[in-house]
Amino acid sequence: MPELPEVETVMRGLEPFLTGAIITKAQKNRPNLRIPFPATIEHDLKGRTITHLRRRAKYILIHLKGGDILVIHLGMSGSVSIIEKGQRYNSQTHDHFVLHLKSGVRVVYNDPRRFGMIFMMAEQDYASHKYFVHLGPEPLGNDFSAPILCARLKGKQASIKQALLDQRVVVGVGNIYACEALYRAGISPMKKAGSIKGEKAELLVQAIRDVLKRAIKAGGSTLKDYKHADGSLGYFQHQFTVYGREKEACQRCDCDINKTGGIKRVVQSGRSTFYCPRKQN
DNA sequence: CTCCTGTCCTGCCGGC
DNA sequence: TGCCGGCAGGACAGGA
Repeated sequence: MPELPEVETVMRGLEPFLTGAIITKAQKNRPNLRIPFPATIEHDLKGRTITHLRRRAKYILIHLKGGDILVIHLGMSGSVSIIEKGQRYNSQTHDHFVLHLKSGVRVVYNDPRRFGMIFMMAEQDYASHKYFVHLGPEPLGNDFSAPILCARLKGKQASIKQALLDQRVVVGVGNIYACEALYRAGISPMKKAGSIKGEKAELLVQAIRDVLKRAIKAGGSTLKDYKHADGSLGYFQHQFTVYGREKEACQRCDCDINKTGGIKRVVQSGRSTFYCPRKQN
């Protein structure tokens, strides 16, 4: 589920509880998610102090005093909940990992499909780590621009939709926001990635930034302190403009939906794409 | 290299 | 009511 805005919102929700916290106990409730938990993770986290959190792509990086990083990826169905001091913890199916903090707070990772990942690495290995070394630019950072995007798309025969899902091109964009950004930019998802240039590229960069920023803002304003009543962090009901709206009227079209059929759904490399054939070409 | 397919896993929804 | 197929927002490995 989670793309950049959701991961960012989860991270912001964790920050006030985790920054400066001391881990008294780390508890894995099964041997693996998509990859095995490190065999010694419980031992390695015990007693550690968290200095700060940050996000890279769709990964949450929890920096520990002493130079290690605890990495969390939410996969498709991962979520994190905060159990505050004194609150009863009603454990749920698929609660796979729990951090107990000296403050009395517990941080619970739940993931039904187990496509998520939790692992550790030394800070010095971050840049060369196999999950991070190939990542493209952060879409909301300074090193994401039309020229940079064009350079990464150059010569690509795959569709622009597929290219936007490729984390080597730009990070954080998943199936939903790829659809939303292409709609906003007026670009057909089927267009060859390598053909996106000039003004089109400028529009696309701006559209990606806009949809992501707006979603983060919506998360922040919808969730009080990023937290639901049940302690879960980060996700909220979000209205998308094209995603999941097959056969609905396109907001930018004033044509007759009975004639046009409205928003279309197609499948590109196994993933649903939603778009308006009249406003995207 | 690039591109495509298969794969991990559970939950949910619609159709019969 | 229950069963079954299809689908789900990620991202890897492996093969063409």
